[in-house]
Amino acid sequence: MLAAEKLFIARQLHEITLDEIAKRADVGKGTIYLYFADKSDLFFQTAVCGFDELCELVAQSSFDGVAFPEGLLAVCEKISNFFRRRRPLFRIIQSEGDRAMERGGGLRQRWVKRRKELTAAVAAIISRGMESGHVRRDGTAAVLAEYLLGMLRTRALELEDAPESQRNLAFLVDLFINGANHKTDRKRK
Amino acid sequence: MLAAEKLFIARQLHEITLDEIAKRADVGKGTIYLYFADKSDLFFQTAVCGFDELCELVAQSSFDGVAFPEGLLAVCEKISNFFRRRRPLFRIIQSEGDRAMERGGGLRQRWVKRRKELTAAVAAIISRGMESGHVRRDGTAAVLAEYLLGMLRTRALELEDAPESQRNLAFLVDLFINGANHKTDRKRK
Amino acid sequence: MLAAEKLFIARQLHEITLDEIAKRADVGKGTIYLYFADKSDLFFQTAVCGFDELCELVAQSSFDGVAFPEGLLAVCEKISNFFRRRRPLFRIIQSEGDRAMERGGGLRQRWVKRRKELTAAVAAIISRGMESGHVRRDGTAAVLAEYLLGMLRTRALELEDAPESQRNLAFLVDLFINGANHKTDRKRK
Amino acid sequence: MLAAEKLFIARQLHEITLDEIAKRADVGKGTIYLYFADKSDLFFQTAVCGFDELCELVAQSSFDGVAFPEGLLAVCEKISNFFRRRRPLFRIIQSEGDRAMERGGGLRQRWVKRRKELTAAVAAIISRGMESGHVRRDGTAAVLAEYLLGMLRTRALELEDAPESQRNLAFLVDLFINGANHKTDRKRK
DNA sequence: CATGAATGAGGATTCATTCAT
DNA sequence: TATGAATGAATCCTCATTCAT
Repeated sequence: MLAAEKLFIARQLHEITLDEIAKRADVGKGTIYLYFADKSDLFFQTAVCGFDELCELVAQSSFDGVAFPEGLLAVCEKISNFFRRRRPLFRIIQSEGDRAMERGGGLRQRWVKRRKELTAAVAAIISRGMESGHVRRDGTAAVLAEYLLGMLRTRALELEDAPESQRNLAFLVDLFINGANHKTDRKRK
Repeated sequence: MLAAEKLFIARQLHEITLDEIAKRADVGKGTIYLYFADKSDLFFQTAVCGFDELCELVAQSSFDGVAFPEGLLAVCEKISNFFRRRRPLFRIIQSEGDRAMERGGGLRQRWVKRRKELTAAVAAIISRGMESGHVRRDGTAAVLAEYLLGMLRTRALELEDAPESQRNLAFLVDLFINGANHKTDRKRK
Repeated sequence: MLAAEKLFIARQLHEITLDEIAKRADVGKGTIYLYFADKSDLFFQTAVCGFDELCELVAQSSFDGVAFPEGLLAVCEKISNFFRRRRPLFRIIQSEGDRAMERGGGLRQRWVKRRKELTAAVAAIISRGMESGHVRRDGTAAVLAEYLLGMLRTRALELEDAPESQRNLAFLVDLFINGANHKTDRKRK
Repeated sequence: MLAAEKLFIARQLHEITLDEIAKRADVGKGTIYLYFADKSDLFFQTAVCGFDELCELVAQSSFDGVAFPEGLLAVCEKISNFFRRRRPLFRIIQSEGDRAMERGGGLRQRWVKRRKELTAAVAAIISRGMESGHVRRDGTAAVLAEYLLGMLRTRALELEDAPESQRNLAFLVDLFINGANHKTDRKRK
């Protein structure tokens, strides 16, 4: 799976041959079929497995006794780090994602579940913010969480090459919380 | 190109055969090669062409004499509509995007250029907002534009199935401008 | 199909590669797939097609005004000649026959139908023999036909290498009609 | 070998994997290679071995003091029973038979030898019939034996599904001996 | 002796591309 | 200019066979 993941960095699923994966993983081609039903299964196992890891990471986080903005920043950092470490994985998840999934049986379940769990974990933080009066209530926590994840995604993929100063995670969180509007009392970073 | 775009709706580039495209377009397979260098070229012509359209749309927009938030909402609406009408196109752009591009010669140039133009068009609006004192200045307009586009993307793809009330575009723009924080004087929608 | 049939002479269906067939037929491998759904289809088309030919041959035969033994000999000669000319075909029919057929859709129908037609054609001759009082009536014409075909088969395959005197078709027919018992008044051939 | 033989019931040699055979035999796959040179060897050992059994059975039979027709019927019964019990074996022998054999070294010898022995055993009975004046002499005993075996084969394979009344073994033997012709003095069954 | 994980040669099938008409 | 039949390179997957344990 590691070998596969590495190859996914540069190319789409369908551009990668099993011969390559086998060579990279330094195993025989047949060996792969001992552990994965087919090429597609290898891919989804890899992807879902990575997702599981992230979900656990986020879900495990305990933000008790931490102020809302700090908690949010902390979770964003976790996600962001994970994105950085396993960017290739998310490239695929992104591009093959839902579609290829369509026929996937049990894996699809797990995938969709994980996707929801991730959103839920972030939404939970946001909910706490709502309760503590930090967060506006005219939108559901889930939708806010999606937008935040969308911004993290943008940062990871679109701003890949931007100078660090512009990729600043704290800025992203601040933007999410305070918005793009001008405030006279904004604290400069 | 229209035929190709339609087929892109449901499947990845590599899942679509030229036979299908030819049949759908009601031309001979050979004919395609009279107008496109190869399959990849057909795809990128299609994608870039769609992008061009969107860029022009956004660039042409004149927001003189319109307040910043309204202007922003207006441009978001344009983009959003375009997304809706040509969602399949963006699916591919998204998934095949940069990668397949890598060897593309002149097309790649045009693609990256258009991508920048779109960001620039949105960034221009935001810049005007900065000048008029509506927008914070501790981030570049380009980065803010990317985040906004990221949110629009999230709305188009992730919130595809969410109830209209939660996909509300005005809410998205308001969130972008005012942030997720609680304000006592927020106007409820 | 001719190329395929020739290759079938020496080997089983699964021992023959499409590369070989293509090379023999002097066409590209892909071309085969323009006319046959898959390897199995190629095989059955070939087989059924050959069978059709034989059936027509037998069915067309008119034996009006011919005495029963002569008629029977005539039809056996037809079948036998066909066997000789297209022995390879019957090798396959024999060995792959029913089994591989199991999933075959429409072809299977046609196959079984032809098989029955062949038996029926022979059974018809035998029935006429029953009517004319030449043939015993304590067995169905169909069963007698099967046994006769079985003998022809034995002659074609098992006695392949036997000296002509022993493969004599007239002897086979005589054996079928008069049996192996000793008759004082048997006419020697 | 028993496990292998059972699997041969439903499928061709090449459709059966060693994994299956090993699983069915409840031994490790490697173990098979301790006792058989390769897959082909396993098959032929199985087939030849079965054949040996049948040959012995037939050869051992002593028909001294038994009238010719009764003796013939008895041996046919033996063969027929063996066919019934080990039909799968004969399916393979039939279909893979001579061909796959071609490269087989010592096994081929044994196979051909056994084939001849079987024919010889039947031919012996027929020879005795010739001597006792029961059987016509215008054909070799061997050829008559082949035809009789061919009829048994037809009965076993083609008339597999026919109603018992039509598969009647006594009828087969009577047909072989007396032929299909009408006799006024035929005893009805 | 027994095992079964690992192997990789081999084969069916697909599909972008060409080119004679 | 338009066509689509023909092509064969490319790739997934199977399975007989080996060999370290």
